[in-house]
Amino acid sequence: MTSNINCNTCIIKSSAAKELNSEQLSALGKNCVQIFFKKGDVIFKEGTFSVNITYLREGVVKLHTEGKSSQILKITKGPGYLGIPTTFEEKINHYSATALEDCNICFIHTNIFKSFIEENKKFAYEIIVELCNSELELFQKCVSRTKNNIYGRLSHALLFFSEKIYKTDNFNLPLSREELGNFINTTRESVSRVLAELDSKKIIQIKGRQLKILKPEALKELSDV
Amino acid sequence: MTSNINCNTCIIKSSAAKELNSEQLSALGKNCVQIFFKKGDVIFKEGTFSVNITYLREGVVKLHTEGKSSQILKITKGPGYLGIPTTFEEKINHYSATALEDCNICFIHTNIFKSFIEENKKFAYEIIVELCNSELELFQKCVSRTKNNIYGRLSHALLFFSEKIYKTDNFNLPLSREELGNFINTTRESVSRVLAELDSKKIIQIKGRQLKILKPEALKELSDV
DNA sequence: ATTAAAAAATGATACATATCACACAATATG
DNA sequence: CATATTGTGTGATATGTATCATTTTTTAAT
Repeated sequence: MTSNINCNTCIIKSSAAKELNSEQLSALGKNCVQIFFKKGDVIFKEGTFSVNITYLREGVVKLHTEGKSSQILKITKGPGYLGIPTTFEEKINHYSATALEDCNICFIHTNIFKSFIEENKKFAYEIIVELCNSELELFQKCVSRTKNNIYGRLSHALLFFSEKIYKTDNFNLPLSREELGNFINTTRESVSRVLAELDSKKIIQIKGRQLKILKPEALKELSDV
Repeated sequence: MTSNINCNTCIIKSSAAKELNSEQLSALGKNCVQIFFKKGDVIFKEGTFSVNITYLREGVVKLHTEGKSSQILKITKGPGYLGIPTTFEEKINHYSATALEDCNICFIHTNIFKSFIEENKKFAYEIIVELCNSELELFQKCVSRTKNNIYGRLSHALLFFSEKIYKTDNFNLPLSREELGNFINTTRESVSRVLAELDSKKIIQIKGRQLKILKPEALKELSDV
């Protein structure tokens, strides 16, 4: 399902788009379509040519590499941009994006995005802020991925879903055991085992993908070394 | 050793600074000092308050976390910016920087840097390009750090030094065994062992820090899975 | 030079985690 | 509904790498 949109009246603008004047917003609306993706849908694929900046209005998306040793690089909840780095200068997507929950995504022509950067200082400024934050986040992730053991990494991931994505301690995991493994760099078997152990210790309660976090403090302790 | 500089005549400007007009370059010169760092000197330290954007004119720098499980996040050769993400919005350095070779570094007031972004679209544009590239690089690193084994990661690191930093296959390693371990996420013992084995297989020749790469193809093969 | 201190090499062992194998459950497909 | 397909749990085993212990080499200090 795709629909044209009116960016002037949009209430989930990015910090950058908030800096655009009404004329620019109209131009944006003409160079932008909103597309709905169902949970599980592929949004864009590693290796393909990219001509749009994608703005995740609402929903949850994973950015990941393909292949047998597929790796989940980032899971992000809207609103926010997906993969500016990939689209901006180079034109090939360096990773894939898949919807983990139903999503509404705006596809913005790279050209108009670039023209805003060149026309509007404040817009550019906000994009820079966004990129800086996202790079710092990546550094964090890079560090935590390698200095925690599986218990720590999995605990961290569960807290991430609970606190950052679903904002509740009782939710359905958006990933299979195998995908969880790809997210925290381990195998599906190890994920199963650790989940089972956390369950038996009454730190969590897990049944299939249904997760209830009983002792968030215990997870917190496991996850920070 | 610190000296004022004339940015108008500087010949190792960043792509961004190339977009500045002569008036802006004069302003830059007044808000900027160049400082020389000897090999081993600390440039800035994790946790400290940062008020400058740092531009590495020449030399080699490592960005790293502190503490017993210190981790080297990135090794970079000038010219190029160091740690814009840290300095830009937030004001606390998220990691430390140390010179691996003698360096000349410009310390630029964050304020003038920001004002250029707001005054000069092309400057902002180039900074965005820079940030995008650096984020993509980080993604790469994140992936390769976790899907290669120690042989692969070390081979990759050796090729990195040879190809990207020193541009020769015969050079002195800028890192101790322990630091190499921090760079590729392993222990000093494992680094020793793998270096010894690569040496015994005549893929490299290592004596102390003196490294000669005999079979770069063999390293290449080991490093890409 | 002589000694002290730090860095590196190397062997033995321990341990976390991957891999393999299979049973079982859940979900899709005709 | 039966059957295939995919996902999951769990035990047994293998393996890479960390850790510990000791020796050797290199570097720095007196």
